Amino acid sequence: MDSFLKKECDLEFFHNNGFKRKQCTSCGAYFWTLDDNAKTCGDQPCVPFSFIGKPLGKKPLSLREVRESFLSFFEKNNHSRLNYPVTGERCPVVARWRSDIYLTIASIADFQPHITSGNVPPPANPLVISQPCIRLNDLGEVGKSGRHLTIFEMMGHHAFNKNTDEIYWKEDTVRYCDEFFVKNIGIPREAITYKEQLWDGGGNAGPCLEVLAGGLEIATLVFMNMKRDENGKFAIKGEKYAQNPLNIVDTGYGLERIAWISQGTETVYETVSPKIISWLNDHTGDNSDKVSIYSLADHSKCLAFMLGDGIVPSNVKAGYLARLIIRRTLRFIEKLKLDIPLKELVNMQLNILEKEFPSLKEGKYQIDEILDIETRKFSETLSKGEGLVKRILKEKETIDKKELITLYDTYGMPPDIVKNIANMEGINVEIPKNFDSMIAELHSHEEKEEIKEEIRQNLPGTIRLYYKDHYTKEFDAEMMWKNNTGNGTELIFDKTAFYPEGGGQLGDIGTIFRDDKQLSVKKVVKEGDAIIHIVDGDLNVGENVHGKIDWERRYTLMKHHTGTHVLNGALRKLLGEHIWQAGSQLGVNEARFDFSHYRSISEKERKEIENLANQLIKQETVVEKKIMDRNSAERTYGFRLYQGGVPPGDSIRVINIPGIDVEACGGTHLNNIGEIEKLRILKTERIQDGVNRITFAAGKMVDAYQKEENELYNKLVNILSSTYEIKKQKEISDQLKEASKIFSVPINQLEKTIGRFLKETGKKEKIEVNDFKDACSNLFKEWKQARKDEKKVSSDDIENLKYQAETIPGTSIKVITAISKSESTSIAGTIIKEPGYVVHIYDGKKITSAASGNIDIDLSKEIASEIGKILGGSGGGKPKLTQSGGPKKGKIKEALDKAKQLTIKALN
RNA sequence: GGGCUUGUAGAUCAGCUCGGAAGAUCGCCUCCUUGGCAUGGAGGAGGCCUCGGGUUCAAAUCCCGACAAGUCCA
Repeated sequence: MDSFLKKECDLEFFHNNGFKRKQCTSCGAYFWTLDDNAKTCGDQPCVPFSFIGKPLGKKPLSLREVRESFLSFFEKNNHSRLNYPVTGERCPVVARWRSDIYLTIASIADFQPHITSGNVPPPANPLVISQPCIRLNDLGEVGKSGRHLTIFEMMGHHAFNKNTDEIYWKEDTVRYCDEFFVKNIGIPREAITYKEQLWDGGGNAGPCLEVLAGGLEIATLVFMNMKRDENGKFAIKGEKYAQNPLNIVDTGYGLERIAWISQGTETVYETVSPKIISWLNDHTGDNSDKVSIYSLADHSKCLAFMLGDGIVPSNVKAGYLARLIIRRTLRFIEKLKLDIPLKELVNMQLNILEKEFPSLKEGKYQIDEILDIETRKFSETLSKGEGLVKRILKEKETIDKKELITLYDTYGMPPDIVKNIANMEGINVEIPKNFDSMIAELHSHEEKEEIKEEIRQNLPGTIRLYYKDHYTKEFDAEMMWKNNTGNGTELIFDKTAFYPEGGGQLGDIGTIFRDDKQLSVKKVVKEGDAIIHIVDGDLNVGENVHGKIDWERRYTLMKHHTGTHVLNGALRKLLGEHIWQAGSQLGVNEARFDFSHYRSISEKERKEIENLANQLIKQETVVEKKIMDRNSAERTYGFRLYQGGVPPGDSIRVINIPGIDVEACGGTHLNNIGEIEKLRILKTERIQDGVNRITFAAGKMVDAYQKEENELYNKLVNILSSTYEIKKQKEISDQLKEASKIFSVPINQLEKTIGRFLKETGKKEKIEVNDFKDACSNLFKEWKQARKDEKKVSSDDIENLKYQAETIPGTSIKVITAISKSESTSIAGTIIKEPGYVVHIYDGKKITSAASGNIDIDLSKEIASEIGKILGGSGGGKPKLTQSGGPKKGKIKEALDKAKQLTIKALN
């Protein structure tokens, strides 16, 4: 490895400028320096910071000055500054184009995976950017170490070389770096050390040089030329790597660190957020708690970016990370006893950042609302948790490791808060030192296996007619390939209009004609470039066929698909820019659209969304479908395009509904949104915290649902008509929803429930009610009353029963056997409050047997099950209160007689 | 994406292990105590035990499913 690095890092630049290669006496790494006496590599922890109070560089620089200096330096040296007008000239901190990471962790992340893999040309070459990044790996160090940040800007100049020196490679990279630091920033060359390292990350690897000054790493120059490959010959950290098709110059310059080194402040935080820190110092009661102050300065900026770039807090994915930071921030506010809502703090950051990152503040209204909601939620969680902790303490007087873990993992109570609560109760709780690793251990065996689908090679590619014209209904084609399986035959043609399953859209079905033969297409799937039709029947390769898709079905699917795009646009207009597709499923009967939003959709909002979507449809906007190269598509429309994930390849299909929505989408779409006709929201639900789902229908399917709903309504009205005279018919769908609320059952259970309630209420005189909803609420009230009446025991009944009582000869105990109308357990329970009674009462469902407290008898042992058996069942209970029953209702008299006999026998 | 947890009175929860009259505390209402308030005392109202289905003579309790909520991790 050393020899590999020695060869890779042996640069003319070093030799020409008098640099010497040395080995660090502390860590053993090799480094290049001008200092003949240097012994250590110049990195932490081998050397301490030397620039605190003694800044390096010409003069103190602000973040903005460093950024501008860097970008313009490389611009002068023929690099292009990236420009994404829609997204505010940058990629967001949430890595929406990546499936493997949630946050943008480095400038190169913007170009992974498709550009770094060589599949897509870079937007410019070479280029220079400054990318805001978020890293939460060292969250625990933030505020403490003086140098760790969750949010920082990584400045990078990147060159993507097909051949090593196509653009530039190591020599020029180091030369640029040297010139920038020495001439522009003014760090003396003697103060700069280049340390040799091996870099790996994101499936790539290569040699790298860490650039160090004053004990601080201020840049990393990575020469990414390898990629992970099982058959590769380079082994790094147990993984094998092979040559990458591209040689990529991946540099990362720490904007904040460079500014810090030029200012020499106590910590990096004073350089990054001087205003916030001085404000915090002025407003806290305890400005000795530097860690909290620094953390707040950092976290509030992190939140400004996270929320400004549209992350919605949630319990999963990137949203969870946002919530994590929000809760940490709230706790620091609490710790410093600051009398300020979290949103005010974040607003201060938004105002500071507004000039350089104007897009962040655009969602201010939503950010405020999100932070208020999150603040409330956290305090609810904590106060619930507090109650829980107090209850545990009351019972056990201590909290052990296991409970500490449960409290955190299940109820979200951080252990130190638990400790504080216990302290207030005068109880000490030990937090295990390895608490974090205990939690990690708990979750360690949750790895799931990834199922990789084998793709068959050498399948003939299929021309996709459905992309040429989304309205292609019939076509002629030639059979290219077939494969008989147990479940139908797989066919591939030279071209097809059948759309395969994918992108949330169902595949087409239809018919293949060959002379007089007709084969029905059951399923269509995509495998590589091939479109496979699964049919019942058989054909031969080389035959010419005619295909016809089930157009009516497909047309509905297209309405649903274009409908989701319109809906997406409507949601964004009404709720805000944080709305982002989180998945979708298009069916024939209905379509689902999942999206990020921090609240559930209210009834009022549902109507507004539906109305707006329908208004948009009436505008009859033409849908633009075009294939664009990726870079110009991104530049024109921004990352909004990637609602349904990022398609591979250098050209993408863009579905643009001007003024409403634009997405990269591989599905089939209408030519004009007017063809949707109408859209109706059937259901809104919250499928996760932070994610909502709308189920809707479009076009003819709306009528189908309307019809179904009307039928249900009429059926229910008919059922109710035995007791209720409904005067008015109001909006049916609202009425059904109200009814579903009244009975707390889903709409499809209403028929059953209303039937049951009517039956259990018993017949009443016919009542006139205003509308359906009133009939339901009246029925519910009546039913409640009936239930109560059933349990109510009238004193007359009791007296009657006592009157019937027989005294058991030789004792003063009275025994009662009877059949009653009201609930037997209530009656029996009432009678035995008085001493001297044994009762057996049947109420139509069961026999309750009970004995007064002063009588020495155990009914549960033999009597209850004995009389239950007579009825074909069994019985049991507590010694002095039992229930028995069974299906043979005709034998009640026999059972009661037996009960009396057994009671008398038992008491003699 | 995965794990864990919870749905019982207006609120906070017990009961569920091991099936057999639905409970506590606060809050609410009425009356008593007091000049009034705080307090104290007596009584009362308020539960489809989230919703389906299954097992059983019997389900808040056991099993399956749905819906809702909380929380942790990647």
